[in-house]
Amino acid sequence: MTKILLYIFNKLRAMFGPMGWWPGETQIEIIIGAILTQNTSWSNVEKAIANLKREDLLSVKALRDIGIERLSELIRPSGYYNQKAKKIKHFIDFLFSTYDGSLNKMFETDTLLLREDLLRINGIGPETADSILLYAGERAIFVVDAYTKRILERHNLCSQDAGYPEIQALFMENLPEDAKLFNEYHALFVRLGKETCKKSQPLCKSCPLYKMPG
DNA sequence: TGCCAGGCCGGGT
DNA sequence: ACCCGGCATGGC
Repeated sequence: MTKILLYIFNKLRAMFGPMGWWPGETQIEIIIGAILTQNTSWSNVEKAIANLKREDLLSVKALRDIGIERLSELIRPSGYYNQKAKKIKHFIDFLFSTYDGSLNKMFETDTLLLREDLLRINGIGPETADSILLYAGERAIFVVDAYTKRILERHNLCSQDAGYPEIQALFMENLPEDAKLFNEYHALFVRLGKETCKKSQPLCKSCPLYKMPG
């Protein structure tokens, strides 16, 4: 399995080049982006992020002090805006109650312990927690998303009913523990999923993974 | 026009 | 332990 996973990575890397992800300039921006993109296209998230940036709200303190009504209005373009405003507040509450509002302190915590803590926050599930750990914290945690599952499924690398932990283990037990590698790998999956492995369009020859060894 | 997008929660079986 | 409805905007 290690061999095929590395084959896929090299193939995608050769096709798309280095991704240099995540589109976010600061840790807090990445974290907010991870929440806002839940079941939502990134283009909508960008509008919401732009609103927050324009109002100078992309800081831990500003997000603590803003009223939830105004917050939800600003993130409206990202959809589910009432839910997501609560989720952002829940994360900020956690950050202040546990780490005195310091992301640096938060990221000093052992990776797996922090993951458990993040998962206890209402509104943060496995993908969001792992995105925070990988992209904001640069931890070697593999992020599984809808693209990942669809691509694996389409190439018969996982079963239809495979769950999050199973798919995550597939990568983490068969690849070197390397945050940069996991970062690039996931980013390449997103790129592929958007461009040539869309849901509406079944497997085609133009897919770089159309032919695989073994 | 209807369908879909980088999930997650809560209530019901 | 699963299953399902709800949440909501913008792009094609």
